Amino acid sequence: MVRPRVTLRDVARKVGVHPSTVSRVLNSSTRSMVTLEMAHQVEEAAHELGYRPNPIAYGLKTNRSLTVGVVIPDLTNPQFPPMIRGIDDTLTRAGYTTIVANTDNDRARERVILERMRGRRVDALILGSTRREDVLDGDEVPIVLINRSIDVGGVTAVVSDNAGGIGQVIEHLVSLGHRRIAHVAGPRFLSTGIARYQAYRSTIEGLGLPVIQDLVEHCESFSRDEGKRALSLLLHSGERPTAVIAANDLLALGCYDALKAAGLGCPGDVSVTGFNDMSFVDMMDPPLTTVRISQYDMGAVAADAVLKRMNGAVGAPETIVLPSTLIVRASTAPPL
Amino acid sequence: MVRPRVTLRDVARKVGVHPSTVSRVLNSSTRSMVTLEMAHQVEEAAHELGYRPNPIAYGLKTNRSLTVGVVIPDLTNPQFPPMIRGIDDTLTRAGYTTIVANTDNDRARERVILERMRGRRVDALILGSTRREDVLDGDEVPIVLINRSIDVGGVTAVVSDNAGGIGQVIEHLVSLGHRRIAHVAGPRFLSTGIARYQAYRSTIEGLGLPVIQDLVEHCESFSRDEGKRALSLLLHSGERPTAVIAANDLLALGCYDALKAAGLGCPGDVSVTGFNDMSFVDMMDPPLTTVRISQYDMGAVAADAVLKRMNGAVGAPETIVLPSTLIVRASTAPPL
DNA sequence: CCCTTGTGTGCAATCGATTGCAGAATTATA
DNA sequence: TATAATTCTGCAATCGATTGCACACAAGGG
Repeated sequence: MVRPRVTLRDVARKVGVHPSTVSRVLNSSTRSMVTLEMAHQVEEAAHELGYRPNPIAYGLKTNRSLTVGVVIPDLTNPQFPPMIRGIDDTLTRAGYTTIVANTDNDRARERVILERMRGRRVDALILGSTRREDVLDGDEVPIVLINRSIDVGGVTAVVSDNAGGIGQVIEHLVSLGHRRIAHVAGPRFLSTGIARYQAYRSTIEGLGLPVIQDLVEHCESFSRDEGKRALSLLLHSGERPTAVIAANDLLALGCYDALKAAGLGCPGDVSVTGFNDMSFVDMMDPPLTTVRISQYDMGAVAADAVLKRMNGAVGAPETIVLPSTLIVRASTAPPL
Repeated sequence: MVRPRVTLRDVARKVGVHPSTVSRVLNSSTRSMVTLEMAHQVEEAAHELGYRPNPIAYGLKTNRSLTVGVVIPDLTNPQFPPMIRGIDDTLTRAGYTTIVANTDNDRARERVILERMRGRRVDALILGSTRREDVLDGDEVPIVLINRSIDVGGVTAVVSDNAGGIGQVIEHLVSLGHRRIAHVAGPRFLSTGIARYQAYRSTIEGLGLPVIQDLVEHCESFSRDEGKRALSLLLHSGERPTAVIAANDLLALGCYDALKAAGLGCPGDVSVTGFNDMSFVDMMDPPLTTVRISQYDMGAVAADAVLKRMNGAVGAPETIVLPSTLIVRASTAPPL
């Protein structure tokens, strides 16, 4: 049952023509160079023999791998799978294959991964793992950033509306009557962390509320543990906040842990909000008020951007901002 | 800054030898054919020039892609990312690249995906999407099944201890005092669904409890919606069960929905258990009692099996069963 | 009727590696 | 010392496609 691989040569032999002719028929851009009748014959033979082009041979000749590398921190973070699906679905439709790798937030590992990806001759890269200070020695292949951006160096990026999201959250909390609103901030070395932090500050200021340094704690990572640590700290210093804005859902879940540990209720004693609306936060105890961004769309848009560039479009790099919407659930309530 | 790709030829030219010699140096299996001194020279030159072997050229010649295809139902199902990580981590270590594709439980899509994977010339396949009646026309490349197995046709599979897990669940419930234990079963066309169902029946019988047909409802898919539908049905027919064993966590969450809709409490009115211990079920309301299986290990073991076969080992196909352990949380309690 | 123009196909080189075979250089054996 | 055995390296074919170029043949123009 081991069917020998059918090559271009086999098809050519069957029709009685030269392999190059078969190649031309099967390649849409060169099909016009061939008689219609010839094309039909070849196509039929190819179909009969079950010919499948060998992408490896194609790649060697054309120096393209029809492969795109996607680098993210960690696939098991529920934020990423939808993004990957968005990327993969659109790339697949365009004939590309997606290769995903996890950095685990480890710089060394990231370097190795990028080296491997370039070694694999990916035709483009989608990076979801960059830090603000990263500098990308582009040139080699098109690069598009997703979710996170970098400070300098024009690279196309697809991000969510961090400022808008945080703005809506604060508006919501203030309308509930909160005035002492804390912020469990994300890492300062990540664009998402800093963007949400800055949005927090400027919105609070804009509303004329006092910006109190004691109400902010920066985390070293977007993790449940860090969220717990941060809020625990905030609870034990100065006057207790009535609400806390976590820079993402994972941190918010850590805040739940901190409140539980402190014997406080949510939203009874402290309201909590997240960011991302990752799956199942609607089933948590309590269901989390958070900001929804379409991770899937983010992936799809990033993939489109990358496709455009691979097809030769070389417009100026742009930052595409996807809308975010507030999802109110049960983790927020008026202060006591 | 566009550095021209360095080829074997370039390295050879630099050292003043033939490309084949360079190839032999850089290939561990042929390095012994070359003088130590020569080897050093070549290695140094390769390093200096920043030579990276071209896997595409390698693949064309050796007919290997150093690529393994992984097929799963849906990446956004939290059960799979850890599995993928387990697979990817071990395959990466062995120099292989993982390509993941989602079937969305669509047979037609699955066929297309497999066709694409073979087209891509994957060196092996890891399938997590098979139905019981599937028959695999193997031969082409090594295949290992993960999580789900098939009824006939010896194919190596890595699965969790379904029977043991369900046994522990029932033991736990019975020790709490439950006797009317319902089962929201998984699809009968999936090995996991049928295995857990059979374990449920035989364990119940073994304990001398009556097996009541009204206490079982089969689902068409492992989804929250189906779980809700199934338990709603069970609640409205005959005497209400005091506990329900869902065939997996997603179904269990659907059971939560059903109970909420019926105005019943968990575990107050009905205890609920799941299977898989997917991420964050410990933070649900209530935290879910479930069966933990190491998805990561499952992936790692499957990857090892595939590596072994790719390296020529052709032992009889085996079914590797990974242990499962009961995790008791707050969704189970003694009946009223 | 010859020459230009154009169209469709074949030829052969090429992409970057691997590998069987041959031959040169070295060492061992008689 | 001549010969056989053993290393080591080079040569060239090969994997399966793509593509610039040459060429054959048909149609059109002078």
